[in-house]
Amino acid sequence: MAATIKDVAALAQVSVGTVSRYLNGYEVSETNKRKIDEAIRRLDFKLNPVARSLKTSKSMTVAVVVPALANIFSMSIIEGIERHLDQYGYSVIVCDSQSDVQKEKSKLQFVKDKYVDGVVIMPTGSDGTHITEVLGDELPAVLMDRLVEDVKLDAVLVDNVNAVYQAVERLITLGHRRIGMITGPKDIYTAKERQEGYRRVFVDYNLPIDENLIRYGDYTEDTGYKLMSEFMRLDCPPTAVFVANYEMTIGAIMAVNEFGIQIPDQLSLIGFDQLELSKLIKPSLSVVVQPMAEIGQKAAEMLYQRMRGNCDNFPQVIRLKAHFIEGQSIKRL
Amino acid sequence: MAATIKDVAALAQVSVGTVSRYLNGYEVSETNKRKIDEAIRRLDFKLNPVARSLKTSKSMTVAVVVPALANIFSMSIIEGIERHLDQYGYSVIVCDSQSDVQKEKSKLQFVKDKYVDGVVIMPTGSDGTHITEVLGDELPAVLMDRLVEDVKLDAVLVDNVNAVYQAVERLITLGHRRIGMITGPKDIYTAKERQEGYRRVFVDYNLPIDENLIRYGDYTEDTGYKLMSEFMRLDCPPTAVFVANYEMTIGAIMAVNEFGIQIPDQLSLIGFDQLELSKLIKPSLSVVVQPMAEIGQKAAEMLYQRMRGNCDNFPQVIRLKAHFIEGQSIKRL
DNA sequence: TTGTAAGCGTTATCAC
DNA sequence: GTGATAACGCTTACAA
Repeated sequence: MAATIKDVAALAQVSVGTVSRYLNGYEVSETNKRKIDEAIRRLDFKLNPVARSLKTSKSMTVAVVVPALANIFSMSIIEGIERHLDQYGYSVIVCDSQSDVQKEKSKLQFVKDKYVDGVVIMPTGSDGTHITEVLGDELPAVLMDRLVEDVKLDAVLVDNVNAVYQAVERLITLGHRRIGMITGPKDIYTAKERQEGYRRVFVDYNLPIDENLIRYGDYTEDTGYKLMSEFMRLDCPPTAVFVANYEMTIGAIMAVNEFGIQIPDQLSLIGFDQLELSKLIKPSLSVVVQPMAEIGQKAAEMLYQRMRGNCDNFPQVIRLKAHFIEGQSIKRL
Repeated sequence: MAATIKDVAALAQVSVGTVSRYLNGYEVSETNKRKIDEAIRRLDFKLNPVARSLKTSKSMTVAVVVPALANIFSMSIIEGIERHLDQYGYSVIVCDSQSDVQKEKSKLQFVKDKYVDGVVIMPTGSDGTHITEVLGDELPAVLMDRLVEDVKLDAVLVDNVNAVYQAVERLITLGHRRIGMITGPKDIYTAKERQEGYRRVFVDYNLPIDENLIRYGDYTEDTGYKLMSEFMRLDCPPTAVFVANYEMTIGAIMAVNEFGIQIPDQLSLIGFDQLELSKLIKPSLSVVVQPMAEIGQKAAEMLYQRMRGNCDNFPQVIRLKAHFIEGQSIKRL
């Protein structure tokens, strides 16, 4: 069996209280320090975090709940979180809500019941009452990527509006007017924001918006493919298309390839989220990229502050910049 | 404060023992069942897993340690693991070893000290003494993707040899002889296996192996780019190139694009691991794809069996098939 | 079946 | 500073 604090105390000939205090950084006499150190070494003693948790009600564990684990966006963020929290001794539990609000709720309940010290959520769905309902306001939590209704929590977001604005504006200055947009579900925050960026350019430039050129997908490769195909089949197809997330960008490119459309000669295209794509595809794709690692890092830092009891200006919303990177997939009309 | 089992016992007017037994599935009289259920409901009682862990020495948590979190391979596997273990009530802690053996060791120590019930490792480096050293043989562990020396553990692997064999053989039947290979570090298991597949074809077909056409990268995009560029600059460049992992495939494609090489007219190319690529790139890339989700699922299942104490034919090695998917990136010479 | 009580390995509150 | 000791919330003999 593993050695306990009692064994250490016995071997060092001090009380368990003294050992515990030493372990927790309180003052202990030099002599005892030495004796305890020696005993710990000889017994290869490791403090039992479970027992500690029982007393302190701190598990040194946080949970990250995302709509899907197997995509670059989630994982880059999780990597950022893990890396940041590692230094403080926290471990990170990952939960896949599978874009299902019910599942999200049960996962949240699950980790709460497991006594995690905090949770960071990339919420699925538009409404977040179930989040507050489960988490209460005891358990520190921070939202990322998306805001949801009826939730008062810290959040780390990306300035989608401006990033998209920039990209679409560029198309306009290149002379495009029929600009298609493949965006996400109407009830998802980021989709709304990205659409807002698109619309704002048109308004600012005094151009009419053709609602027929705004198509709503569900952020999957399939709908990206489908909606891009729809555009291609239009009597008067758009001269440029902006796709509002990564998976749909993939689908859209597949459609473009299948239709044999030449980019950028027959169609200007702007994608989302993966710089890699820009380098892989010929001609290089223009993309809006989000600072994924930074999202994770900021969310982790925020959560850490809250877990330490720092309640300064709650709820706080951090907005990170996304960037438009121009490749050779767009051209002047 | 949250209700405890004592509160439930008091309200239901039974002993804590009875409540505990009921909670753990032992027989309890119908009357008491009802009374306890009622009390649990009224108090919104949740069993405290920390206290339970302290008694049972089971944390219902497993750790997954990978060389990098933010890549498709790791993520897909982790998703598979999380999904599979979820049904049994386990949560999954993720750890990034950053391809650093020291870090891997300390992460392993960290999760062991946290009393996880099991760990699945995608080991970094070629030697695994530090793994056994830290884990001992108490803590169930399963390896995945790679085998390492001096470690006797269950493992879930992919049949790299045959998958690569198939791909390279196809090139040979198409008439190629000067087939370049961009492979991984000499000390990494999968790289060795993939190279073995390549060599075996040549041997089986009685063809000479040109060592100059086998280049060793380190599984990063950068070396994929660099090594492919080297091939392009050769006086007599290969007519076909096989790239042995995903990141290097990306790099290789970037180099090809940059050199303006026409695929497959000037060069036949086979990549690795991402079916997506095959659909995205024009002409569609031929690839060897691994069953990632299945790796995770199998690893999880194995670990679960071990955690339950099932020690049948330990150590067990499961080998999954990878598949060669032919696209339009290779042509008859 | 049920109640009682002794832990599990810590931390924290006392007196000293 | 230090030692004794009572929790923390649960599981599990043991007895009844």
